[in-house]
Amino acid sequence: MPIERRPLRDQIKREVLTRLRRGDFPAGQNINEGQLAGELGVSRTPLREALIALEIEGLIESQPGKGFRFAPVSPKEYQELCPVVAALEALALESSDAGYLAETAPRLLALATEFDASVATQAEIEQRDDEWHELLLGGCRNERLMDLLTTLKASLRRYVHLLIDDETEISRSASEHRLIAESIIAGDMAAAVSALKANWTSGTERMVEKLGDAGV
Amino acid sequence: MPIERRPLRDQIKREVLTRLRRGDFPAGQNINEGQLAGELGVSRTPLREALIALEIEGLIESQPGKGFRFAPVSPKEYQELCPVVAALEALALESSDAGYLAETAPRLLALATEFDASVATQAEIEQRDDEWHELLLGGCRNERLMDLLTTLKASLRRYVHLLIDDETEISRSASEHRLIAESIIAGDMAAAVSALKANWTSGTERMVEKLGDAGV
DNA sequence: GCTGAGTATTCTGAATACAAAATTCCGACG
DNA sequence: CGTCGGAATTTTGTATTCAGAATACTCAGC
Repeated sequence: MPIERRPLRDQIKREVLTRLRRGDFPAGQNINEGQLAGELGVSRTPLREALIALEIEGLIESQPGKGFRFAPVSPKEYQELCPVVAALEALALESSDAGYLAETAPRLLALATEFDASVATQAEIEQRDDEWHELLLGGCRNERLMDLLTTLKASLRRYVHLLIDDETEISRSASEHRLIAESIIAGDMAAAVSALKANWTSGTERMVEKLGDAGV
Repeated sequence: MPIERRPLRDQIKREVLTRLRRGDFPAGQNINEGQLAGELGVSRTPLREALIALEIEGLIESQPGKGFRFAPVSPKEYQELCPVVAALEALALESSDAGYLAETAPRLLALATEFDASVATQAEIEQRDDEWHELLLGGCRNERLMDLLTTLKASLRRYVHLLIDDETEISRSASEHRLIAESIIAGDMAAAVSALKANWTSGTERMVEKLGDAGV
């Protein structure tokens, strides 16, 4: 039994990520290293290492002399990130194992339909959407690509919860998912890929509006 | 005049990157923090911060308790990275400013033609190729995308120099560049995008062969 | 009451210190 | 001659310390 031994910086990074996802840290808030290190029960050294890793991944920013802060949200970032994720998920789908897709598509369709009907909390909705995309792309064997997608989506997640408070967004997303699944079942990969891209780009205008309203 | 003040970790990262590009560090070699810190005249703390940043970017690996090592090269990584870069450069080209492209295409064509004729050292060839792609995508205003491409290409660069020792590779690359430029001039962006993708994928099989030969 | 200089405090960035784990060295034993 | 065990050494991972920059505070002066 290989006992898991992970460096402290990794555990810290994971913990900060989960807290970020929980919404514990307001976007744009600057980070007091001493305080946060104290809360986590570690010294500043591994905490800073974790923060630097998160900075490279785009979730944290730093200014020389001023320290770190959680990256603020902006329409610009969302607009930049969405097409990148869309392109990479499209690539992942294109390079997926055909057998896996054939096998999985029916479940994807079922999940999308069921999702449409169910009423759930915001957190559940986010999780369901994540799981659906995870299942969709589970046949992609390009590890580097999947890792990249994971980190990019972590940046996007901060925006998604701004978007899906709307009932219409949920049903729109569900119908887009159905379209993707149906295209795969029909064997039309080109249609599936473009439907997937549409799924990522469809929310952009509304998001930009909302962020504009929020005065961010 | 804003005086530039960069954190030590950034300068270290830059220095390690240039040394990597020069080929000072054999791929797979593990890193002695104390020794490297001494060479650079800094303490281990900012050096480790730089190494962690490079690890996230994929140029360095780490094993718990064993420290860092420069990421080894492998056919797998090359095969995984190439389509990702291809997809992202394609996206960058698609989302480029049309005016910029119209203005730049003739120069791109000229450079590609001239490149074909010139004989140069390996380093020059690499640099020319980089500059050509940089010019091609200079009209893309998606900063996040361009940053991502920069880091991914840094990982790829370690492979390129294995590939371009061959005379035929050079002329093939030049003709691919010409095709891209000509497609843009003709206004056929779809053709330009697919030619760009071809430019990135064309070397894959040969690379895999060579890496296999090298016994890596 | 506001402003602004000057001081005190806090915080970051970097160096150093330390404990634990990994590696190397070396000799005994088969 | 190889190899196994164990001490000696190196190296990593984390904590602590320190210097300097940034921020907050105080209190004249207007």
